[in-house]
Amino acid sequence: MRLSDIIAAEINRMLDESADNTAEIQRNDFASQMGCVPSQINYVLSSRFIPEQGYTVESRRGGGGYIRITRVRLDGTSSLMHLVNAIGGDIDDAAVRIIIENCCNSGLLSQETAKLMYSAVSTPVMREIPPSVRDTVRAAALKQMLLSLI
Amino acid sequence: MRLSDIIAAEINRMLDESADNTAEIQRNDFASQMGCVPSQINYVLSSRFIPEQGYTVESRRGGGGYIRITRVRLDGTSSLMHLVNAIGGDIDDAAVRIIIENCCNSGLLSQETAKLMYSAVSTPVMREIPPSVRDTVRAAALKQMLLSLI
DNA sequence: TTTGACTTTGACTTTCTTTGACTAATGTGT
DNA sequence: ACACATTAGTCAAAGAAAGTCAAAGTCAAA
Repeated sequence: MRLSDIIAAEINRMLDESADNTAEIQRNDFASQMGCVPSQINYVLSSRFIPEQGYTVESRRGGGGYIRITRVRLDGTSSLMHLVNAIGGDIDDAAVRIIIENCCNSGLLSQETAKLMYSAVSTPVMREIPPSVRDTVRAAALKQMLLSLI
Repeated sequence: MRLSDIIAAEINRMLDESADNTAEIQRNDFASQMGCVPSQINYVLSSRFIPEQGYTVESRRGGGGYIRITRVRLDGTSSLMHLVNAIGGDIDDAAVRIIIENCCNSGLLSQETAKLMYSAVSTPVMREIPPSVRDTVRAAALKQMLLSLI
């Protein structure tokens, strides 16, 4: 097996094990763990962990530098479509929170967007709505917002 | 973790704890508290607490000298506050559209965020709500969303 | 067997951090 | 006024990572 593939597999393993789809390495350390030259790490990152594949890479040089790989968006549009289709005609506050949180963790939504969406359908906003239709309105609003992103 | 980041975090903690977004330190004292040379304080200030990041730094030498760091309110924040206060208890679809459009034009909201917000409170979503409270719910949702951006 | 895409390597560059010697400004006592 | 103590500022060197690039190697398909 190719060295590059072994390195890529290791990074993916780290991503799988992380709670937040993020892996942080120090290039020189990681390279010596993998038994390769440091610049090979760059090669692997730039050939395999690219935005088109659903990854983002940030880094910093200098003392205490690092490389952080984040896995995002497993095909955005169709995920959102799936999600919208999966939401029924009614949904309560707790379920919304869970759904939005999941989207956030999987990189489908940014933290900011997630916060915005949740604030639009949280219970305080729904106070004036008759309890019998609250969850219906909530579901409609949520779906509409998700669709606006496609 | 980097020494610089620790120092920056401490300054931000002081800013958080202050009532007026201001932290005042004495360079030499602070440096020895942080376990670094005094000039590192200057480095941290000039690399992280810059106007572009929303901070201002003033200082004075000599006996009783000091360094004062002030965190300035983001531009958008006060505008959003004003806007939220200006929105009454009820608002109709047309008015929402105008408000959001204005925010978009003035750069307060991105196109994407604007679309998302409007889709959350547009009339189709409100279908199930008794007409008498629709505008109330709309106003509450809009205000809540705007506040989430602050 | 030649070719071209993909890999591997290492020399060189750039960026960020840490440190300390030296400088500048301000306050205080005579 | 002057001297001295007390601060903070500047700058450059050394150190610690990460980035770039091109040469050399590998391997499978034409």
